[in-house]
Amino acid sequence: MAASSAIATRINTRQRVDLSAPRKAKFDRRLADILTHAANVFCEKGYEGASMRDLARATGMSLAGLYYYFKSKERLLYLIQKHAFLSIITGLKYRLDRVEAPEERVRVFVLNHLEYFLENKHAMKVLSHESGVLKNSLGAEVATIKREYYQICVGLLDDLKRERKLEFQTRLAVLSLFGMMNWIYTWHN
Amino acid sequence: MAASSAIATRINTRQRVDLSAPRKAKFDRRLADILTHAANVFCEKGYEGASMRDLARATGMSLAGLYYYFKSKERLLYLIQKHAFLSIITGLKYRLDRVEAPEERVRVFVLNHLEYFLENKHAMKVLSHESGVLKNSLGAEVATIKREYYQICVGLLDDLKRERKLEFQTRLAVLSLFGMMNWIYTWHN
DNA sequence: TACTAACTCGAACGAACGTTCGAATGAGTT
DNA sequence: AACTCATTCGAACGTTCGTTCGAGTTAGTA
Repeated sequence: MAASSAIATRINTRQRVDLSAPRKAKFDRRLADILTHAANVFCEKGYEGASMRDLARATGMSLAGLYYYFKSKERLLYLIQKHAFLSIITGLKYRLDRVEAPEERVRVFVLNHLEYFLENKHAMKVLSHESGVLKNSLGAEVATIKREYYQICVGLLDDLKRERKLEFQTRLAVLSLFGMMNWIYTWHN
Repeated sequence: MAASSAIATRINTRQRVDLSAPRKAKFDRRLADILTHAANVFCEKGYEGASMRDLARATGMSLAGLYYYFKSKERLLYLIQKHAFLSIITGLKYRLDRVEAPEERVRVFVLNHLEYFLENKHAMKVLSHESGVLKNSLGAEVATIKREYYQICVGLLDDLKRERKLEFQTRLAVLSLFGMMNWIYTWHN
């Protein structure tokens, strides 16, 4: 037990530890590929409605093979949601870094959100439709990232409010904004 | 086979056929009670995530006992959705019958929708969150009722448009309206 | 009080579920 | 060629799922 090697640790926890860079890159690419296919399946059948055998069929892997990349179905959903949120936030920060004007920055926020939405409809549906499925620490971690995204939006609107000396409840405005943006996918038939 | 009685027919199809009025009323009350409890469970755990054993616990009945009132889990979801939609439409028609002015009629529509929403949050969430789960004839039947509700709204907006000589795309206006109304439950924390 | 039909349930069914395991394969290093 | 570790998979595990069945109980009717 005390002599457990790094690889043993990895096998038990499914945490990569000591792989060479190209190895790790390959692993990550494959995992990202699986996440995309899994998001499609979850989007179509729902998280609870989709079986691991559905995922195996969609990815072309064996049932057991999947478990080399994540240690449970629950953790797979966590990876999908975390990856999607972090992608949106990363893209957003990159774009915000080269825009100064408050109004333009709000525009950038909306544009970034909708663009990601249209390019990743499946993952986005999993984000909104399966929100609240994850419990305990996994759910809490996703909720934290989500809150960060939310807070960025609050900051942008507050900046605009200050510059233009506008009067509105920021919290309400943010909720309305998200409401409008997310209802677009209802129209997408 | 050819001699199968009405009761035999009923047992096989779970269709009530020849009960006296008070009997039938009691059956319907009990069923409505089950639908309410089931809507709560589906709301909390999702349709796929909720088990028949969860429903048995929530209703205080035995697992087998439930099947006296509906013949499958799928049909239970169908009954919930159908019942909810028909309730909204019935209430709406009743109210519309005593209002003439087009603008006031649109107001009545929104009021009726939100009121039902607030009084039946659980059933309403099942309606929106589990929309599209039902397949084939059951799904088609629910979709038809949903379309009727949608068409009533279209008619109301068209009337208003005509009276006020307004210019807007009715279809888009209806979708926006539903979007706004349904996002209220995102705010309800 | 006996009869009948509505109603309820414990116990079980086969199927499908998420997950694991040990063995086989593949690729990179010495 | 021999070795090592990353990667894959067939086959099975125990559990939970939706559903059924036959027997039991309750409540109106004659």
